[in-house]
Amino acid sequence: MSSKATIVDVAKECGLSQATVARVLNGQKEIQVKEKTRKKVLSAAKKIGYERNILAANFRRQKTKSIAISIADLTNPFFPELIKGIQNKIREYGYSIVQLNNEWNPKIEQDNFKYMIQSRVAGAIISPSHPKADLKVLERLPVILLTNSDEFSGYDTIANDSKGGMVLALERLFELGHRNIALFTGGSMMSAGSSWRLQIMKDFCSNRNIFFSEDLCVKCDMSVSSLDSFSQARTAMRKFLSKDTPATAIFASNDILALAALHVANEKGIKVPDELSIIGMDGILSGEISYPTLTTVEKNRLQIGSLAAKSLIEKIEAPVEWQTKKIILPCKLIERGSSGPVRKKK
Amino acid sequence: MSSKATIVDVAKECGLSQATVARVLNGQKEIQVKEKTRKKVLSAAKKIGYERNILAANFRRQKTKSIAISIADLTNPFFPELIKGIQNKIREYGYSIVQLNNEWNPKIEQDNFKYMIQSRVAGAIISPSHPKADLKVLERLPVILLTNSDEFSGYDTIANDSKGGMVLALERLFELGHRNIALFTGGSMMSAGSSWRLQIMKDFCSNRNIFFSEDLCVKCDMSVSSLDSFSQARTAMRKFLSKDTPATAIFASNDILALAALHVANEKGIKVPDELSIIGMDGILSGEISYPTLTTVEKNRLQIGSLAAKSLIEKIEAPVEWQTKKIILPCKLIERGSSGPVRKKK
DNA sequence: AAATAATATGATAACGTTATCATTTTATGT
DNA sequence: ACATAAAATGATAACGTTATCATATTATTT
Repeated sequence: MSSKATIVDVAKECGLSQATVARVLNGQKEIQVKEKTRKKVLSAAKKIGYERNILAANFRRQKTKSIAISIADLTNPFFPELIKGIQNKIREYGYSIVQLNNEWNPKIEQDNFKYMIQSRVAGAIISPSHPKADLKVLERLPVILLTNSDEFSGYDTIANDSKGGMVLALERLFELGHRNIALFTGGSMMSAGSSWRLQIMKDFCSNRNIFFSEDLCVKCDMSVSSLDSFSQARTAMRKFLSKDTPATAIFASNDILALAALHVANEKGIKVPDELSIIGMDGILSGEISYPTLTTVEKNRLQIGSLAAKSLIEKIEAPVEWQTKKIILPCKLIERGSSGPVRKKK
Repeated sequence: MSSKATIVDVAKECGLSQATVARVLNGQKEIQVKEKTRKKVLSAAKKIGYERNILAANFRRQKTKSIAISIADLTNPFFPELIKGIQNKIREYGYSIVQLNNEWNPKIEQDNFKYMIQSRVAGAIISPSHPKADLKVLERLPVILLTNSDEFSGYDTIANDSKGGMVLALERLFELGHRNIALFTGGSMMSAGSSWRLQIMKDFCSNRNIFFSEDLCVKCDMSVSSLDSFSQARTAMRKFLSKDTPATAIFASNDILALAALHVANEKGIKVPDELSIIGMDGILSGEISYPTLTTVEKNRLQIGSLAAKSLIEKIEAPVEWQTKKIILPCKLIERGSSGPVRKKK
């Protein structure tokens, strides 16, 4: 009974027309209704226990107040905070979140895109699982991409300035006297990603006239769960150490990799930061807890989430057209315990 | 055009009735339709670019294939894996996830419950923000609660056996020779929670005839973000140490607390586990990365998520009635680097 | 006070699917 | 081959809201 009362019943109850009742109850901007009748409707609705049928409303309008979030893997510590940022922002506007994970599987990702269209979400915030992700199904759907890859030229994007952040870390290491810096990088969302990182590294080293070779570059597959990539990265680190390279510092393209390196260093009795400096990227919780604590290039996920949500809602509710926006947020170097001046090599 | 084709258009295109077309296209169990006509429909649908309108279907059926997840805070490391477990399971059944966070705010939680009803989600998996959470709005909605509190007697619940897990840890510490064990506990979802923990502690100590006093019990507020509770717990740990209590071991009711204690111990030069053993609870990633690695009572979140989803879907699709189920999963003690035999006290 | 504008309310037709029932076609048993 | 059962298809009415347009009421202007 409670959940079966419709706006027609309310109309009967208060002797007003269905249309007027709808105007009061449909949650839109409060327009065109007298205070007196509003009250009449509201009390009648309450009396018979009317609950708005969102399904009917969505159907009639052919749109929802849901926004989809498409990511690869929620257990990647990067995402929960991001989603929290999104959530907090969209709540203000009455939207809700449909959470879609694809486990790095392009097939699932594509199915998710299709689902977004079919279920008429109002918009989507997407972290593409790979740089060539096929977004053409999404045609007319308002979308914000979480990337700074050049691959997605026609799209609104928002991301941290990873390149700038990386340079920040390298410059600091240089300042600290490091002249042999290794690069740990994950194939992650940008399999092309590792290549720009490598390029920056090369440029940086040649600009400062310091040594770099491909031997100083370690690749790990990040297209798996954080736990898996952590253990894979540990293996990579062990292998790296066994080659007895002259690195005095490691820059890792994310904190999981950095923490894996740190873990192996502790295991092998290598003193961090005295014998080896390590800088990561992201600013995840684990890095604040590790021993020593992890120096990192922080990306503010709450902020990204919040801005992405704001942009998206603006785009959704934009009256006519929309100017494509590309937002790039600066990273921040947070110096903690895992980095320091060069001393002597092991 | 592409997104405007309806099942009526498909019917026209292939010269069959609307009803038959619907039977082919509505994704239900493949019944009562000849292979030949099915193909005719499918190719016609493809030809005119028909996309199923889920909004219309949901409306007509007055139900959706969405399940809601209601939790306090996604950045609590406990939840992402849980949700992953849920996600993986429900994908098989064609359901999707509506993600609702309440930031420990009962008002928001209540709004979320209301939203679930209004938007006709098929069911919900709920981690109640507090033991007296008011679920009566949810009346007829299939729901699984993630708790083992006694407060929710009429509901299906699933959770790890926290009590058993705690005893596992205490027994192991006892075996290792510890006779002064401190309890770090968070007010978290169960403000009553701390009290049962205290009770178990008391019982355990009196059974074995070992010392316990309220001084050995430290409370921290967990009803905040992990980061905040981490720093709060560090403060609590510092205060605890300053009282110069005779504890040789700490059992913490979750890994964040344990890692905070560990962090302060490292900071103060207290050797773990030689001078102090620490055992946490949950099994979060950070505990595998910390130095030393954290001994913990693991809760298998993937499994809980998966089972919760399975139960929920069974309940949703159950033909008639449903027998209330309470699932309690055992915890597993994972011994890592932060626990060991008693040696000498500082 | 009449004429006009502005505002509030009413009547009603969609939206696109699925469920129900009726009808036709095909299979089965004698 | 006929009667009967079973399976496949067709016709059509909902589902509950919002949007559109028409009408009634109230406010504003001259």
